[in-house]
Amino acid sequence: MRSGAATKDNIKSAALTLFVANGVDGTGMREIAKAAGITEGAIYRHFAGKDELVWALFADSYVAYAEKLDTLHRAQTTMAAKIEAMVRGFCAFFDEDETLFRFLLLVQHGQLAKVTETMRTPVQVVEEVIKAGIKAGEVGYRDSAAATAAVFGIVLQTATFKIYGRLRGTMSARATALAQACQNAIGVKANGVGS
Amino acid sequence: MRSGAATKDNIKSAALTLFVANGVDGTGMREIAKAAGITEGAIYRHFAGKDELVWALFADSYVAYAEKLDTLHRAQTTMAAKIEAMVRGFCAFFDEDETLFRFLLLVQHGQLAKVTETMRTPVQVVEEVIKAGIKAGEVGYRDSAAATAAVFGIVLQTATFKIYGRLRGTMSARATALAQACQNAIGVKANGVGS
Amino acid sequence: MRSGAATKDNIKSAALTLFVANGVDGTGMREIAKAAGITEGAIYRHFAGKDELVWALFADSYVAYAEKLDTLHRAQTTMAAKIEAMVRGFCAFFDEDETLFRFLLLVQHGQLAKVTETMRTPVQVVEEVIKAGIKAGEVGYRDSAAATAAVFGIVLQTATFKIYGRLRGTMSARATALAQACQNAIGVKANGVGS
Amino acid sequence: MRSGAATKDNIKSAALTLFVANGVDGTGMREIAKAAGITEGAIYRHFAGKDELVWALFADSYVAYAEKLDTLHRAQTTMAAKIEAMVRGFCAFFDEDETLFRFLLLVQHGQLAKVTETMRTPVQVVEEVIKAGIKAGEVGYRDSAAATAAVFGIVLQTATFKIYGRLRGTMSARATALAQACQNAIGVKANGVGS
DNA sequence: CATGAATGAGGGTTCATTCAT
DNA sequence: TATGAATGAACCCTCATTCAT
Repeated sequence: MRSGAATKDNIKSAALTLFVANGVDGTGMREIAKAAGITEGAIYRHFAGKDELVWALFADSYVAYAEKLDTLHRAQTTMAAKIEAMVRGFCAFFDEDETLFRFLLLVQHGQLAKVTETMRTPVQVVEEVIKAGIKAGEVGYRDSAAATAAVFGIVLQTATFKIYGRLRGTMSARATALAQACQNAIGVKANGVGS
Repeated sequence: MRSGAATKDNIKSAALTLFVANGVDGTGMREIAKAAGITEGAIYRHFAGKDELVWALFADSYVAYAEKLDTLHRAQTTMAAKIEAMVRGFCAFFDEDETLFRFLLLVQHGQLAKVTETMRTPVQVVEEVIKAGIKAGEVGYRDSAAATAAVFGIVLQTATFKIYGRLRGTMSARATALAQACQNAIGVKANGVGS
Repeated sequence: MRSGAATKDNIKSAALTLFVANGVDGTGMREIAKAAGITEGAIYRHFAGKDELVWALFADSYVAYAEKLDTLHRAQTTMAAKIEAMVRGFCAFFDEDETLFRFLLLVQHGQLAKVTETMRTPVQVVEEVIKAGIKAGEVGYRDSAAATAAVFGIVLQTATFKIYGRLRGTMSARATALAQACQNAIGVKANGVGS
Repeated sequence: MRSGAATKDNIKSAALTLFVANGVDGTGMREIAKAAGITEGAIYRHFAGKDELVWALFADSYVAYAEKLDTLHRAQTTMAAKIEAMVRGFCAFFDEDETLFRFLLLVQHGQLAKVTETMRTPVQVVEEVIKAGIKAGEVGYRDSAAATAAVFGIVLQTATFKIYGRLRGTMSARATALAQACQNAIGVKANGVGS
């Protein structure tokens, strides 16, 4: 009961750290159990297997992140403001738990295939926003998928550079500049609505 | 002697395909050997081990690509032209051998640590170009590393979207638009030289 | 849990027999596991690896034997009595578990290098006894190391001859004669103490 | 022709050194070939396989040594002189080529089983001498095999101590003392013949 | 709920030997 | 004769998973 959920979180936390440090294939269940303060067999009380553990770690954050982005952009009306809000949200997310972000980056290729149609992904959210922006004439770039790629690329690669030590400081400190770069890249009109 | 170099190429080709399809850890030496039409032990005459095989596959292309980028941008004088040339070069590279590109994307995190100081990387090349552009007043973005991240992000993420089927057509067909997006993102002056 | 300690003993026992029969390098872990009635992987729960298994088998007996010799000679006062006690003890040890002795003989060359300084070895014990004997004027041979070699040689080679079938009967039946030969070889005064 | 025999000797010499350094199982044919300055396949022109190579190395020296001992003791008439001659011969052999002796010591257990009845071994030679000595009343010890074991043990173990660095100097320098110890151990009458 | 011994398949690697060249 | 690429079986070891306790 009480300890049940706590143990499950212990496992997730231990697994996350180890996965990021040594890779998923490079981390054994034995190792995870040890780091979580339990034994191997006990993990299987909480997760059906290693794959499910990885998936749980991935899906929770991935979905949560999509929802967060959704909430953030809905609070804004202009394209520029929506993008800035989402970029700022991403940066906060990164600064808050870099390990989690690194994990997402690490396993995305293997997990993306398991994403069901009903699940909302960050990519979908951003693309919907941009699609609406194009329709409203606020975005110069006509190809929504390509524009989404550009926005994601700018933000993700900057985070990756930070992970590799090629960039210093927090991501949040770069949020404004990043948002501006994104807007410039896809041709967001400064005053899409206003005037 | 049977063939020598031919076998080595067989191994590399088979390994590349399998690595991309199932991941490096998900691909066994037995499997590679089978796909290459030889037996396990024979691989070890050509590569010291699995790690070396991965590294050989990675380093060759990685270095070659850096050199290619270097050559391409040197043939141009303005920032805008340099970026366009490099983006176009990247797109051609991608279209030419998508599997190889996917492999590079897949293993980069694990291999980057092994890159020696004397090796030239694509990131270094691009950053040098941008740094020079900033100095010459051709680039609005003052932080060369951040600008490099933006450029890389736009191009790489677009390629990634293509791999995942979110984008159709060749990368080369998108080269002009990509180059423009990059220039806009980092604030390249239209006429770097001119007036 | 199935058994634990019992399995560990099964492994040791099976390994010992096989090592003696086919040599350490000539015995596979699969073979040991089969003989112990378990599977390969199970061995690694009890021993870190093959080397550790060999070492465990060796060190336990080697150290135990040194202690036994130590106890035996301390119960005696004269050189002649000490040597006889130790020789008799060795013979009993041999007769009790010939396989174990053969194993010790077989692997000693490879394992001796791993013996730490704090470990007491049979050679050390005997040499200390002889050194004391020389000092006390009970031993004619002045070089303690050489005298130790002679004593060890006589006893060990006799055991070896027995193993090869060149000698019949138990070692214990030869203890008195062996002790006498040792004493003669290194010149032990018949009545070290007495008159 | 010319080079044929030379190559064969190269192989034997290289193999001997490597076998002593790393053990027979610890030495690969590839390694031997490299050390001999040829390739793997070439070894098989000179030896049917690894086993035969080991056997050739062993048998040659083993037989040669038996013959040498035979010659040496025949030149003497008394038991004491025969033993001294053989011990001296052994010491010379050891000092002359310690590597060869170590090899013999190393592989004897595995090779002894292959010794045919027609082959003369050092053990047989020594035992014959002692048997004759017993018959002639020159040796106190009545059991010829046991006496042989004692003599061999004293000499061999001393050599072993030397190999392990527990004894300094040449074996030849110890020959007289060793012969004396052997004689004492088995009760050789000082003037077996004489009077 | 937890333990940890056991499974069994598979991992990467080595190696004596063969054989086309 | 010599080469060295290839074989194929065996090597030691790891690991996700199961299950008796």
